Amino acid sequence: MNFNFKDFKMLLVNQIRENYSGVLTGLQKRNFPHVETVLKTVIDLDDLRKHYQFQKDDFKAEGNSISREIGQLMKEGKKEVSDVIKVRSADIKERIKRYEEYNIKAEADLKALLYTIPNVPHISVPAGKTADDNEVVLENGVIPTLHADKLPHWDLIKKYDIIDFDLGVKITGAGFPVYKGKGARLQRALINFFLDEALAQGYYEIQPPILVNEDSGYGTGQLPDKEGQMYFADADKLYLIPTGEVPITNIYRDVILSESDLPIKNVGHSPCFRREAGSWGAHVRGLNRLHQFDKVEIVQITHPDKSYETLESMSSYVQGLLQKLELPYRVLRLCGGDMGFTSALTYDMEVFSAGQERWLEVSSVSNFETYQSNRLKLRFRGEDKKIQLAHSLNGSALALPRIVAAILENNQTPDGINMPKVLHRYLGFDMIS
RNA sequence: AGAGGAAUGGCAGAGCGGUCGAAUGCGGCGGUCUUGAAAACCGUUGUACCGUGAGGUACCGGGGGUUCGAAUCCCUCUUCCUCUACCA
Repeated sequence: MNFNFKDFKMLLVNQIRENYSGVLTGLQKRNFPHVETVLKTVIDLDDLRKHYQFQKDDFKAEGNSISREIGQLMKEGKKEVSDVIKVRSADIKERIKRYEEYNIKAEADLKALLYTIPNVPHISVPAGKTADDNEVVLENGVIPTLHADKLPHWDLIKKYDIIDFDLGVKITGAGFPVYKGKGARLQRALINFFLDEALAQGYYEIQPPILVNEDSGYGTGQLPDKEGQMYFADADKLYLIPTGEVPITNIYRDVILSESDLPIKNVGHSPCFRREAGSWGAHVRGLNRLHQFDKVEIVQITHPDKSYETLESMSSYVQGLLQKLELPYRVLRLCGGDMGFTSALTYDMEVFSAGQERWLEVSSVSNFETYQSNRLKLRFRGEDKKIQLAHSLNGSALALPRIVAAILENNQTPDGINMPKVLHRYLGFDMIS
């Protein structure tokens, strides 16, 4: 690692100390096991760490003073005296070394434990264990009534020869489809549409690297422990990004912004790679779950007072896209058990895909509060000159494959598949037939 | 990929074994002067941890070593520059 995580502010510890009951009930909402034991251990380890640091610093101060003394004596030519003092220095060095080791150990233990603690959910997050406990915030749009011989998208793409899974298997493996002809053009049209919409809303366009180093993985919270989800290029120790969030948010790792820079609004298109180990089954046919897919991601860095307001605006923005694409959707507030590790509050947007008669998640919009910025050391200098952690947020706007699936399924007719009006000028055609 | 050079505070750039957290310039902030502005002048200007405080400790790309003492010496990794080779 090049980035120095050693001195990252132990914000979590302070949060736990200052708001013990809040953190406790929050983590309980996530069904985080052995909460009380873990929190108590955190505080104990932190106390231990402080104790050792105090001892270590004390001995170091003494060592420094001896060195200064020797320097002075050497200058005066009193070599014999300095030789005597050097003996004392050797003893101090021994102590420094010992307490330094204790301190490093305590800090490493503490950090390892802190890395296992997920973000504390926002007060509005419902308790719950699984996706069934998510709260439906709203539903919008008309669910189309299709003819009896409607098809799911995995049949439609074969019928019109626009996306080829078998070819992907030949070239790479399962979950790496080849988009062809109007399928490829639909994909490209959607990417351009999403980017243009974001630009119109004041977002700044980024094209990030799609391989990232270990530091970046830690910064946004994919590491440690989620290695299994990411492809890893062993020869160079680089991870293929599971989402554009990783590189786009890591732009601000170890950065002190000024308050006037906020809010930062970035948008970027990137392919995303997910190993999805062990998550295959009948319900993930076709485009529903892939190893490689495209996504346009929006990321914001905001003042802590503004992040929830921003979350709502990002949610509305994503809903606006779905409305323009004429897709029926609903918005879920995720329950504690279904939320991502790093999030404080997450809205999922799901579209109804009428061919398979299922809701498909197409976007996830989250506020991470200071969880990521603490790891990233992403701070800003306020009007009052004080430095504090910023809040980070992101959302898919949008993930391509399921949008494609829903467009194909919902707009199918016996004569072909109608394209949403808003895409016509991007596509250069209005129907796939 | 081979050969050589380099990495210092927001930027530029000194320092190459002892009081250096670091000269100097620019920039930033505060002030004097001015009707206002510019110029000039004066002051100030990194981050984190420990400590109620005084204060202490750490950081000169990352890690390790030599030494009583390292920005300075050694090893190693990373990155950048120049030349050569190769290549979208």
